[in-house]
Amino acid sequence: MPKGVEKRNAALLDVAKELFIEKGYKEVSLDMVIARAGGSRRNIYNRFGSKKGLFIATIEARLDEIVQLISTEDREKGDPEEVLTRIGIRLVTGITNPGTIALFRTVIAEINNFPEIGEKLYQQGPLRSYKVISNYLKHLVKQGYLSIPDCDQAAIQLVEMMRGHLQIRSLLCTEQQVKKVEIEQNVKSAVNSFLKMYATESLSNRE
Amino acid sequence: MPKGVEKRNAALLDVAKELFIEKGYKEVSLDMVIARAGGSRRNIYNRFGSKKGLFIATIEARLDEIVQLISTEDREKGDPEEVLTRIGIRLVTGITNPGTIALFRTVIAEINNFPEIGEKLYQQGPLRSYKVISNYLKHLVKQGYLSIPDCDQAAIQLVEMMRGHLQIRSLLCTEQQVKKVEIEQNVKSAVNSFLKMYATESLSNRE
DNA sequence: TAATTATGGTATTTGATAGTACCATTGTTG
DNA sequence: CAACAATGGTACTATCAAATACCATAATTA
Repeated sequence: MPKGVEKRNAALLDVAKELFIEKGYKEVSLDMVIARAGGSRRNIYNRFGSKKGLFIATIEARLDEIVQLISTEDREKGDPEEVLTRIGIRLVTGITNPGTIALFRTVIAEINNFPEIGEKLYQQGPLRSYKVISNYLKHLVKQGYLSIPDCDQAAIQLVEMMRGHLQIRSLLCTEQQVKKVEIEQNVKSAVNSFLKMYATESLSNRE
Repeated sequence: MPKGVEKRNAALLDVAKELFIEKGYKEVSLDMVIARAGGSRRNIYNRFGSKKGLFIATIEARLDEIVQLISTEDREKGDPEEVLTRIGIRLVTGITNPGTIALFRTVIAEINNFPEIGEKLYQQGPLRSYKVISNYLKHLVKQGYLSIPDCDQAAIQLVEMMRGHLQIRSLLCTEQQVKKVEIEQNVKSAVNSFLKMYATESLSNRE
């Protein structure tokens, strides 16, 4: 094996990620990838079999990165309200991040050609975020802070309120960049409303 | 003018709608449109100037249809909980309708080529639905049924809870068809939670 | 060093499609 | 009926891109 194989292939994936996710599958030709990344067509076909293969590999690689970005520790410390707010801000910031939005757009655009990628993004994205919140809610219920009949359902409601309309707006509008304060305000308001619904006496009395 | 001009052009738009929205802009060639709709390339270029022109015209036509589908009377009658539930079910049913989902996908896919269409969809879709709910909430506040500090914010939260994760799941997953009961359950649960947050005594005592 | 393998780079093949040109035909209007 | 405008249909041009073939070269191994 030559020396810089891995480095070169990493560069290849990096360039492919940037191009595919920024411009979409059909807008990118292999010539563009090669022009930026170096290497040859031959190498791409040896490694990935086809343009489709390269695309799938890059999307999955990018997806992993984003999941890392959003993931949280299993058990955060602090006041429930603070913790929910903190998790929420990280979550919504990750979701509305331009790179994430671009990924969503590209996946949605190619859903008919690559349905399995859509499924994967759904599992690793939305479902995962619901799970994180749900787990924490269950913890809070056990601790007696909250009284929730159905934590899974409640988690979805909370996440959707936190996300607010920011995700769909980001997907549809290229102009309106999501601002940090918007995220914070949205999340705080959501957490606030949420606790109003489910807080037990022990929590609502603390102030 | 020939007799069936409008009829023929309507057929042309119908076919274009079906094809573009089902398959996306790039997947559809004018030959496919002509093969199904009849007529000629010449006519398309006379009417719409280009493939892009035809695309924009079809998307806008379809968008109008969907807005009709979702729109509600200004003032619905009945118990607030019932009314909110009824509006919500109609809303979410419209949003998760396969045709609507297909439109969203196509618009999102072409957002870089046609950003103005994305903006329009955002205005006519999400923003419009928030406005409908917000107006009704303000009415309820005036009537003394609810006590809400910020109706616009609250409307967004309610809509997002009602929509739940159904929209994003529909966008990402081709397999999982949204079921009627899912919608109903989601909306009812959302309305329920929402009223728990904002209902005044007069409403919460009625049961 | 020699043999082997993978790679870079380029040229070629193949296929698709947007847009234009042209002409015969159909429908419209005076 | 005659002149005119719009349409259908086909052929043509130009472009672009995926995939393959080929050869010289760089790296690997015996």
